[in-house]
Amino acid sequence: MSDSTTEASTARRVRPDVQRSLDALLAAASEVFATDGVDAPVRRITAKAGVGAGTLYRHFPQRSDLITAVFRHEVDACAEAASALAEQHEPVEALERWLQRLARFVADKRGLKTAMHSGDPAFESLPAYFMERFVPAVTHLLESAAATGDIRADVVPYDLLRAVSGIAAADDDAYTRRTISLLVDGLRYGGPSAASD
Amino acid sequence: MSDSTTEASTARRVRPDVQRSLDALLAAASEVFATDGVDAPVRRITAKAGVGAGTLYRHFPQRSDLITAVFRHEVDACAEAASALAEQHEPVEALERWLQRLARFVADKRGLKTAMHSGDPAFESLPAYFMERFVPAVTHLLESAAATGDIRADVVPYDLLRAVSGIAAADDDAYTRRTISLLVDGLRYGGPSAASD
Amino acid sequence: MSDSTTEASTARRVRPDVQRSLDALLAAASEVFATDGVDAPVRRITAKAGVGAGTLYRHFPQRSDLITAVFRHEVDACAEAASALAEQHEPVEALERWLQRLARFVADKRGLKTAMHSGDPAFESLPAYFMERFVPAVTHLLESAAATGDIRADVVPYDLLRAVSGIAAADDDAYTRRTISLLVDGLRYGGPSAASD
Amino acid sequence: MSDSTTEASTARRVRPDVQRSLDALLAAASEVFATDGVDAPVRRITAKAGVGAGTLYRHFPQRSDLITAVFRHEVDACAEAASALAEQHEPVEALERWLQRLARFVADKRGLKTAMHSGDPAFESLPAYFMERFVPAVTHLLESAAATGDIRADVVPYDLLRAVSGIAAADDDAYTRRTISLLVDGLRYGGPSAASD
DNA sequence: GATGAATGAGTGTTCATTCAT
DNA sequence: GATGAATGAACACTCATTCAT
Repeated sequence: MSDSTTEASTARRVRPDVQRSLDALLAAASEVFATDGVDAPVRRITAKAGVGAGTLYRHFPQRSDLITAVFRHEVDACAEAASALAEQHEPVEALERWLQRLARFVADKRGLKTAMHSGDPAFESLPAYFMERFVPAVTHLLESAAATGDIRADVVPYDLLRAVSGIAAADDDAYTRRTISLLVDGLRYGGPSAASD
Repeated sequence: MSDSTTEASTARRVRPDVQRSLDALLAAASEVFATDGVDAPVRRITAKAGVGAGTLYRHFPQRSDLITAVFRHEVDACAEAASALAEQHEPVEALERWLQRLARFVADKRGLKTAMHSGDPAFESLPAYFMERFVPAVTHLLESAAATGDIRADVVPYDLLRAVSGIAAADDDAYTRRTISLLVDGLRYGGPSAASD
Repeated sequence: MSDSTTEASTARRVRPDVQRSLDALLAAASEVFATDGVDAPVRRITAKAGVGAGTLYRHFPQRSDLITAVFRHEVDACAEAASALAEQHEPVEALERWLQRLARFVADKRGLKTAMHSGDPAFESLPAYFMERFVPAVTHLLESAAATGDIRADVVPYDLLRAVSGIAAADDDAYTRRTISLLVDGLRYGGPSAASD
Repeated sequence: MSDSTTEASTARRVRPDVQRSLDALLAAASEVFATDGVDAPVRRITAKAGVGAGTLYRHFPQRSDLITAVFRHEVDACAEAASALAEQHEPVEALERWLQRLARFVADKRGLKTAMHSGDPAFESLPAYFMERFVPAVTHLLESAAATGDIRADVVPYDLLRAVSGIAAADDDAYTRRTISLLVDGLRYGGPSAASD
């Protein structure tokens, strides 16, 4: 089968160079945001991405467009990591690793806190997206671990996400790591109501 | 206390207009930092303080000088509030009110988090100053409350400060208030080892 | 007339889609120039024309190429209007209507004044083209009107064109309309030397 | 008498460096606007004025502020030239020289035509200012010339200003000069109602 | 030939910092 | 010491032009 079949199947084919620009921009912005915050100069992002300023503005007319795109992109990556970890590790191990991964995500996004509290409607949808993607991910991990009897079965996924977010926001990697381990230990050995609020 | 007396009596007496400029700048910067973050335009601060830009730079050649001055100034104010509250309220009440006050302080300083993690040596001393001033303050409040038998006696002041900081960093006023109350209730009724790390 | 026939029959026949692009570009540029001036963004023109930017540059490598093409195109349209009006109206009526039409043309081209005085050689030929097309047109209208005895016979076509241009440049539609009427009345009733310079 | 007396007499004394900046900016802008139009890059103006960009924005926050300032400044200069010419020349000579001066002013301001017709309220007051300053100037010149019997006494100043504006807008120096001379000759020898509209 | 994505120089504008007054 | 005008580097953003598709 020829290329055209492939083209036809995806309607308007995304031109490869366009995709390359998008990918490079998202990757560059992700790094720069983590390093210098979301107010970093646009030029630093375009330089790292190897594209011109106009390319950035074509795809992300507003700075908030880029910020939210990066946020969603990384939420997706983190959520997808849950499946990968579930396949590679025993349930509890997968759960703990993913919570550590989540903590890293939250810590990296600390620069967004201010922006998200600015009241800018561009960021309104982000918290919902966070939960929409992570609740199913953690739910699945919890159920798998509970199914083997390794952890209790009454943990509320939302509470767990919030707890990890709070811990990670403390911005002390060692503390975060220790505390999440403690938390998982708690899930493992605690009584049936220990993790509820 | 005695230091300031020495300063006033010897050395170069601080001229009243200079003091006025300093006070106005600290007050203005405090407000502006809370409202617009620590990266707010200098002009906004000088305008609010009613002084020229040159005056600000004379007293605070680096921006970080102003930031740390405001930080220390407000740490001092918060620490001093402990004594005032201790005089006006019963021990436990004073303790809780002060922890709420501390939480407000931490929440207001959220904008500093990024700066403090920038590695800039100008900010290195701030966490130590935080503890240096607050540990004695909270220690005194804890001891008073423990002396009356209203709370347990084995609370580690440092842990309590850190816990409140973490809670306040969640940036949800209602949550913070509720949780601090809960914490104090825990102190009041908990067993002898509950508050330790 | 015969030229266009020759063009069509020999040489490289203009492909229909090419002609469509050219027409669309000229029409779009004409509108945009009138609305936003000759310095309007290229994108606005290509968007209105429904073509890509590359297409514009293929046909008009320099911006001045597009400007002069639009200018000539509209000079042609205005000149051709003279014949049409001559067929539909009595001679003097046709003359006056055409002069009003000419005034509108001049007023619409006001944005070109600056460009034409910029010394850019690309625009050097435009005034000559203006006269080359309009002198015959107005000459014919004047002769028809003079032949019936409705207006004097000694009007210098060039002077009349220049006078109307000057009046129209005043950029006051009502004033222009009034004054052209007055001018035509003058032609109608004036003595044998009134319209000469 | 000391400096302070001088200072006191003019209330808040304009600092010499500020005045220098203002003068340089107005002069530079005037030249640049004449050369490149009112949309010329800000940098060209500041470079010619020898000041930083910030200085321009301090004094003229909006571009229209600079444009109107230049306009008024030059209207003033032209209006003041009337008195100077009246002192140096015979009445009719002064009148003609000033009308030529006015024609140059109008021709130089051709770039403003588009801006003034843009509907921007910033430019609304300019035509009124034009008349407010020039009507008295030309009135005085006309009266002086009429008093000696050199020209007729019934010329409407406003009409004369408008006529010269129209002539100058033709943007052909030789034509303008010739026609203004002709106009003044007309004033000199014409009958009592010839110059009225 | 047509398209429109990419480029990157150019421009307006802000704002930290200096320094003449 | 205080003031605030001036500086100019830095930045966001636009848009003419090129060129891969």
